Amino acid sequence: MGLYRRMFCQKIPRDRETLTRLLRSCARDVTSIGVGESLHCRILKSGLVADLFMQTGLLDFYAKRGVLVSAEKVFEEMPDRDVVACNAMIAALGGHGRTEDARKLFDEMSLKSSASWNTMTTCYCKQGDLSLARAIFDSNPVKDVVSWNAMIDGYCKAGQLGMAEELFGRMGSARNSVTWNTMITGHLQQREFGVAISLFREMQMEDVKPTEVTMVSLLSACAHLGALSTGKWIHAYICSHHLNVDVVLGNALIDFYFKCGSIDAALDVFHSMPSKNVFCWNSIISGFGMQGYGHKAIQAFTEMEKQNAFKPDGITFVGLLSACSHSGLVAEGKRYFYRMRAVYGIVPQIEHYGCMVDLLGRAGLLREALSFVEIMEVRPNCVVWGSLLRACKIHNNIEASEQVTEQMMRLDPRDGGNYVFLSNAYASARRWGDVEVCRRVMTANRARKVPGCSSIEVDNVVHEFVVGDASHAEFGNICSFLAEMEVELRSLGYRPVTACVLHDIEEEEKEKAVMYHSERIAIAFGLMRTRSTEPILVVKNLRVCVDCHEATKFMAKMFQREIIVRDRSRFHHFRDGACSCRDYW
DNA sequence: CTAGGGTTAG
Repeated sequence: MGLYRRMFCQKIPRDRETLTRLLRSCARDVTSIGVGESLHCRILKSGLVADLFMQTGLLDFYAKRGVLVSAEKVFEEMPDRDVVACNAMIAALGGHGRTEDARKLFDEMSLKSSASWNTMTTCYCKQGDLSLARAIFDSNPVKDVVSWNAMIDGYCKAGQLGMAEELFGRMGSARNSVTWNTMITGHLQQREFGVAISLFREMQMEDVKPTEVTMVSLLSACAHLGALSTGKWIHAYICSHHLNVDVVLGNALIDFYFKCGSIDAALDVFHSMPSKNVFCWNSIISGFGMQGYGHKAIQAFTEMEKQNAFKPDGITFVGLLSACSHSGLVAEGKRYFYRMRAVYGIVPQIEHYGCMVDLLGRAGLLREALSFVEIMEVRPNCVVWGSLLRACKIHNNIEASEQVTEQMMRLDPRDGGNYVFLSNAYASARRWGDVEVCRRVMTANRARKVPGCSSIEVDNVVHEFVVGDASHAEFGNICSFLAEMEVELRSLGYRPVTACVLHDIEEEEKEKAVMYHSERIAIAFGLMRTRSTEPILVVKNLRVCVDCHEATKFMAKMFQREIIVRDRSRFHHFRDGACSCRDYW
């Protein structure tokens, strides 16, 4: 596109063929709306008679850039409309939710190509009408691999993986890389990250070559799982097979390395990228933030501004503000919150308010956090109330806790996390009667708490431990190891933090042997099964509790291992008896 | 002309 743009600036091309090619490249380039429009003007002014190809090029350009009115105008003024032009128009209408108009045009076509049927299938899929999509798919007399892939993707996006799998199975050897990528992404969207990775292994066994798209999905799966060595293997594969690291793949690599705690590797990828976009900068900013490097996040933001290449967006500020929050940078956070609207014209969304409430609350400014909730232009949600509840807890302000919890229960009475939190607040105040009431209300409302779950990758296999689940083959050994370890931890000075004994009130009934929180089991498993000097990386779906946080510090000291825990909100790097979060989390 | 990819507050 760059080349075309330069050509265009230097000299106005006159011939039809060049103009058409320019238009086509504009259709592919998201930033080219202006270039394409002026091309159209030149064509009109030059008196050149547009042929079918040029008209279709114009139509497609406007369709892809979202200017449906112009696309329709071009289409209406076309004296002859071939199949390609009609297909482009159908796709444009479908992309704007005008499925009925698309269908009308489709039905009027006397001659339909495979692409016509496929486009129509996709229109219905986008609208979420899977049965109509399936009807078109079934009556398509010229089914090709695109037809199957379009239908499979429709099922995946609708969350109907069973239907997708059924078609996938029937395709047999007709599956191409897009088919596999679609299924991998489908499982990713259902958060079945392990399945996504095993599908890739199957794909390799069937000798289908993975593409850049495959790698992006796999890296995302590895990032979620904290599967560092699997992801590193994928990175090596990308390099050895000379896959093209474009902005999307580069960003996937950056995000993957950050989410696995490998900051330097993430930065290496970032600096090696010839071109970046706002996604990459956002990943860097939020990456630093979740590692607890607030100042580096600010530095990255400043650098982004200085280079003046990309305008920060709402997501940039979510990263920046949460970075300030994790590092306790109150003044900076406030400053950026106000600048975001004043300087960048970005209207704060609930996420931004959430960051601010969290920032103020955690820094001990409960009153200010409360007033922030009052001035918010949007209704607070569970996350905002949750941050506030945490702030109340820090201040041991039970009355405020009760009020906030009441608000939360009103929003979602089935969310067990709220009850656990309030119950803990009561427990720390030794108000056992209220703890009991809390438990009864929770049972009465049939609320469920999301069970704690931690995973660790050992020898390229991700092991998952859910609290209270003893089904892992090594479970017995891990528990005896933990019990032995506890004696030594105590001799080093570890004392269990009893205030969060009721962290899992549901778990109380269970055997004492399965009372360990999942992260402790995962860390113990890592200590047992790995002998290297590599750090241990554990990923947890909830926040770590104070007791596990304390215990892990002592474990890191005792075994002289770096233990990295990525919890729901940030990273903890435990080294030699201390944590990188400096107990601020 | 038609199928598959990335960042987001607790």
